[in-house]
Amino acid sequence: MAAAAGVSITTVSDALNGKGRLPDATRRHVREVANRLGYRPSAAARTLRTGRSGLIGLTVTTYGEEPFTFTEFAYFAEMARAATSAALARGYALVILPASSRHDVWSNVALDGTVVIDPSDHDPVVADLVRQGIPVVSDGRPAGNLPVHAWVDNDHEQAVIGILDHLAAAGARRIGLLTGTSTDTYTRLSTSAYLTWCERVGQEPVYEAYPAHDPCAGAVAADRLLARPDRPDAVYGLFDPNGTDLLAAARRYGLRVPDDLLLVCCSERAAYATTEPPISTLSLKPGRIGTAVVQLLIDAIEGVGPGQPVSQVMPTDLIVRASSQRRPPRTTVSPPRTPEED
Amino acid sequence: MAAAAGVSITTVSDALNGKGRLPDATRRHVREVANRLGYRPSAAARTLRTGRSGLIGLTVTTYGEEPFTFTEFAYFAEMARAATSAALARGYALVILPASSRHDVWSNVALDGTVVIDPSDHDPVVADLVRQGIPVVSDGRPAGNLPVHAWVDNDHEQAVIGILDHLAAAGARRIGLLTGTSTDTYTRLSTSAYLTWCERVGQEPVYEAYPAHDPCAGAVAADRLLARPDRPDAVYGLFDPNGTDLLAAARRYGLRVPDDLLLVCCSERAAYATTEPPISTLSLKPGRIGTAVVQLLIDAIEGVGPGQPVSQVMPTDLIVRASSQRRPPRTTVSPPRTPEED
DNA sequence: CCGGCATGCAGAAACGTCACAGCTCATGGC
DNA sequence: GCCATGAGCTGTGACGTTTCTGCATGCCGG
Repeated sequence: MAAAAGVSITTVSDALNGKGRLPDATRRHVREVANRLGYRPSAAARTLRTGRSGLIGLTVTTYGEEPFTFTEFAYFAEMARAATSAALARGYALVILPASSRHDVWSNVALDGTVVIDPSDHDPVVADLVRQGIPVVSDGRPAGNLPVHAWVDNDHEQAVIGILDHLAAAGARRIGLLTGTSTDTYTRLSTSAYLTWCERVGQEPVYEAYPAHDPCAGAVAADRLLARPDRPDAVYGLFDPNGTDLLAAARRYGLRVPDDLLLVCCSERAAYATTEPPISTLSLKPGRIGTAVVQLLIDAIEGVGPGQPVSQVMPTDLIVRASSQRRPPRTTVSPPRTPEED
Repeated sequence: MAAAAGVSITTVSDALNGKGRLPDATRRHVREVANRLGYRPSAAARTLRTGRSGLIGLTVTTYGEEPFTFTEFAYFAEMARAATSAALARGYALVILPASSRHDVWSNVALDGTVVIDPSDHDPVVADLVRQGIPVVSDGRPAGNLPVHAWVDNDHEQAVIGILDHLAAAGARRIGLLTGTSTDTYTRLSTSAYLTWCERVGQEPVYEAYPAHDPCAGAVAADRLLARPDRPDAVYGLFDPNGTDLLAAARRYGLRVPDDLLLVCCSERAAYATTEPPISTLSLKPGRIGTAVVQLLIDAIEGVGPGQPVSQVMPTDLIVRASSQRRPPRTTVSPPRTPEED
């Protein structure tokens, strides 16, 4: 390449990177020759030399053997889309690397930093990354004392309080909760916010907990909740499938939604807009989270922003549909496919 | 590192890679020291030296400004999941790189090969990659004469014929088609298969075409199709949203599904299982495609398999639901969340 | 005519790895 | 006693960049 253009290697590098003291004529000439030869600087060599790969990891902590947790797939898909978008906009590419993947894959790719979704208590991979000085930003408060560089999470307490207030305003007298048995932060914060709210308004808590990763336990728990003697007249489900679970359980008990039972669940599923009746959902706005996480990560990589760990709490969106309104505002036919705005 | 273990650089390399002539004692010693120091061989240096990065690209040809096409999102999500899985199983990591992304991102990452989803006629990026000798495998027959190393696609003709036969068997007398105006292979093959079938059985073709990337045109086209004087009594929609579009249009014209109108559409949406009535869909089995594409790509990278271009045609799956059966087999309550197999 | 100073470029080192050739000892056969 | 053999290790590039230093050259003021 350098020979073809009749200049030195240094000049080629300078011309292509816009550095050094070169007259425009030389720069143009070098670029023109490079173009003609189809020459591309070697990414590997550049990475070796500069210590920057332009790659950031997207790590999913997996429970099963599959690389993605399907329970939160709609969340993950949207989050990954936004993260990819944000990374590309700043000149980085995203590599999907489940925490459970073979060790050799991890050590074979040079990462400038990584995003960790929902890190578990003492994830060995994350700890390893941090020890190597690679910036790590997590989606979700890091459990344990994982020393991540920054994290982004939703304001789960505020979200739960908002929903409970909304249900109470719609006429609910006794609000139940469908929650999980695991000790992750999301479940813990949400449940404790529920209990606090109950205490504040003087309602006896009514809840059922089940192992959230078990795809069948949810339906059983929903059934249990509606079978109780102190059956609630409104339920909030913390997990994505709870909406359909609760709807099915309500049908089995002959309960009409929303007349006999108000329903809200936390989910990104678009399908909840078209169930019978449409179910109100709490959106965690995964797109916003994904973008924020990547911005923080790249800031950390590039050394801009504060040297301190940053934590960013993002609001959620309560999408009110027929299932949580006693007097639904005339059921109009919704226009075909209104693109979801963000 | 070499100094810490009291051996030479070469010995470290050999010990860690299981090469050379070293007694087990030395190997163990080196590994132990490496472990203690938290030493990891530099991926960048290895890539530079060996010419292999262990990275493969997943390229989406985009139409709009966003990195993913939302119209086929369920397809893409599942395909990407399977592809990631397959790549990891063989020690490769996946990088998501929209064809439209900034040029500097493309040149900043060393790819051993790349998967292209639905390459457009003369994609400059793909052509560029091939010219550089990087293996490219495409999901979908490459349009034009893009010189990819291999491709995988569904058997679209067979799929259409299967659906039309199914609808005819269910009692349809005049089957309509909702198709696209673009010239991509999927649309072309499917439409011509429809026309051929019509000719064979002696039915006058009844179809409407619309620009598939326009999120609103579909509803209009569905309406147009059902407003025709020669209104079909069954419709197959080639695109993901057609199911709901057609269902809405049918309601507007007071047509009952499946009694007055049989419906099938091509989609991966799980939501079609719970519409009223549930809509029969043609699944392209994106998981299978993603896996196959990655296997072919890695084979090409590693030089196994034939040196010739390979083309692999995969079967589709017709999921028959109430919308395409005149006599639905008693509407049972489906069990809660049956995990999709495959 | 000479020192100072830009300008335009080239040389060389370094990044960390791997492949190859080679070097130094024992050991053993004859 | 000496060569052949092989085991166990080391030294030396080379991969293709970037970056730092430095060499010419030309121009200017004095």
